[in-house]
Amino acid sequence: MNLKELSSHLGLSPTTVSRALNGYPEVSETTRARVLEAAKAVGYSPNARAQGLATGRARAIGHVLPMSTRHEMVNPIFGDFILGAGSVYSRQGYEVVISLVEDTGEEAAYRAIKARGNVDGVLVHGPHMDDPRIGLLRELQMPFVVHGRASYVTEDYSWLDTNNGRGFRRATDFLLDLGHKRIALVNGLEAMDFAHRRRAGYSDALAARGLAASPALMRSGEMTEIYGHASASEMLDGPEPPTAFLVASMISAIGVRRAIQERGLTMGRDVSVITHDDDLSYMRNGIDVPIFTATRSSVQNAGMRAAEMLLSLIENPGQPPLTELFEAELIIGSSTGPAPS
Amino acid sequence: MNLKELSSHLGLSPTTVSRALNGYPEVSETTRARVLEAAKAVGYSPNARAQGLATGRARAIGHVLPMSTRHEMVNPIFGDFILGAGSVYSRQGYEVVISLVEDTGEEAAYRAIKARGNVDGVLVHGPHMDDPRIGLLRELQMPFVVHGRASYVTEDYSWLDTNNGRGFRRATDFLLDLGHKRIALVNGLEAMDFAHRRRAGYSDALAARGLAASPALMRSGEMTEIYGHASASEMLDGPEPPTAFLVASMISAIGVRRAIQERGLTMGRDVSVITHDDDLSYMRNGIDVPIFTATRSSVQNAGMRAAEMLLSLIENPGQPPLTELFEAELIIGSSTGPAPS
DNA sequence: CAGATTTGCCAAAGCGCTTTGAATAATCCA
DNA sequence: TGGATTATTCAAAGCGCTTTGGCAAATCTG
Repeated sequence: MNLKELSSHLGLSPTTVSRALNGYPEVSETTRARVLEAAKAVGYSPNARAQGLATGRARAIGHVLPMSTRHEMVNPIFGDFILGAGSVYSRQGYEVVISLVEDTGEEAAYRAIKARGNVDGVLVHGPHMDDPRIGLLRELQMPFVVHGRASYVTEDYSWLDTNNGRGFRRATDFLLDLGHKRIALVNGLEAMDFAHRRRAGYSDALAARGLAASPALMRSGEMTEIYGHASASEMLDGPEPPTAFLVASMISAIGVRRAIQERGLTMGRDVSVITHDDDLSYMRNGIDVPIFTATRSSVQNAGMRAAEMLLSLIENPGQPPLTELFEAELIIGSSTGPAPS
Repeated sequence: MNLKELSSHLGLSPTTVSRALNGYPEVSETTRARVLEAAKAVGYSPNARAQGLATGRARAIGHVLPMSTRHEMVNPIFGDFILGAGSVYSRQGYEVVISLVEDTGEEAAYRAIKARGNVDGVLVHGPHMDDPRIGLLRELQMPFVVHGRASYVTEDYSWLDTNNGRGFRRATDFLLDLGHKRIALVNGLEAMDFAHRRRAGYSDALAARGLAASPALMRSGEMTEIYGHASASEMLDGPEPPTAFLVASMISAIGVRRAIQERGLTMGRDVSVITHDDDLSYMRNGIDVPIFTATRSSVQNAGMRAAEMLLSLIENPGQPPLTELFEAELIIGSSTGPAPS
């Protein structure tokens, strides 16, 4: 059933039916009611392509996932982010289009997205420190919001980020206050901006107490369980094992915990662990009592807020860039304790 | 830059340019080369909406995620599934549209998806035993593939599933062979078809040895870490604690492990654990040596294969339904051992 | 070499919607 | 009551593409 059929069925012109459905005032309330009822009765929904072609608006948001051929994984936080964002989109009648884009030819991919015209804006995931996508999207005049920031990009752009630097600085301070001296950092991929900021927070806290960050106690990699386990195992078996770990994600922290336990050590007594906790729905950090001491920031909330920002940018063009910084709370669990003497 | 502009720029008609770009034979190879080159030079990509409107094809696949208001989570395996499926789609020039659909009014949502016409087919996630979506999509004549099956649906439809029944039966047999008698099942939500089949496999194996499945040793719920921990804690603290657990996912198995360790028990010696392992990219079950004994079936492969099936269905209409059953391999890790005497 | 094919291109219609501009009917005000 | 408003409705154009049906020019036939 299309507009023409519906309108002839009603004995009206397509014009009138279209206006009735879209809430324009140039149609009497009685006909509007009649149209709405008939539309519901026959299950009419406008064809999105035709509507998009006519209005120039797609009512869809693009989420572009960089798919490195090297790293055959999708970020585990993506599911929760999209759940948050999606709940906002669907409330406003938008859909989500996901594009997997190879790192090579990224520029062409974004240009094509613009030209294809099936999204009104894009949400940029996983920004690097000098991310070329930001300049590109600006040039293309495509509304966008970055989840995270790009430290080396000086132009203005819209972003939503967690204060990763401060979070990791506070977490490091907390461990230092407990008397820990050899604190290991099991970081995310340091090509990513968030990981870079976390490392800076960690180093700054150490430096403030006259300690230097030792390369032997720092790792960078994709935040898998295996990676957490391998990194912690290596360091624990090393010459100067750390007494505490600062870990980039719950998933890696579980690997770290496994390494600790395999060695007959007890987490929270022999070795302390603080992790960042994205509050993933399938991996909550305890119910009442947190399992891990953690810097917590809900990625689902981030998704919701980022989506709201992007929709606002789309629906009010010409608006200056929007930015928002979430503070991570430091929650105390049982994975930390005083440094063993 | 649109077709008209490109064609006038080339001194050709839109017809010829369109044909040149789409590989039709009614255009000389010299002009075709000229057109392709110019298109690349100016970065021309056809407008997807207009193309879709003209051809009646959207070149996009819908993935519909049921979003229960009760369960505020997205399935943790979704990310990997979409990664597998997406790699196939993008190779063939398709995009992914994700719709979050509330349980209530699911039928209207699917009808709208059909009417909106922005996808050529849909991939159905998380089928229930008597899933109404299957009949609905058939009726709507919308190509679809179900990831999983719906036991109570008798019509023919396309699906791709893992042999969950056999997998769990074999896993249970393995534990029985090790002398375990009190084997607990920490299952997924039993409204889901896959969980239902797993339970059947488990019960059948017990029954074959003259054992009855005891409700005290069975749990059903969303596969979070917390759920695994809570279920195992309860049962281990119960009057007749199990000596082995059969768990629905790695994530829940990690919770089970935590419960075991909290009680000073050793996994693989005091208590055995077998889990289903979806081979998630961020949560691999060990590198060389598996951590958990597991029934393994890669969800990323499932995504790839399901996508191929769906595209085949779309591109060759009138084809009979396609089905495919993956066998789960049983891999032996160090989380299982003989029943303690 | 005349007629029949084939080759290479184009004009125009159509996909399903929105929106501009115009027309008619209803209502108002002096 | 009659001209001016206002309230409703409609016809037609246009969004950017594909595709049908022609039409010349070039190439084949016998």
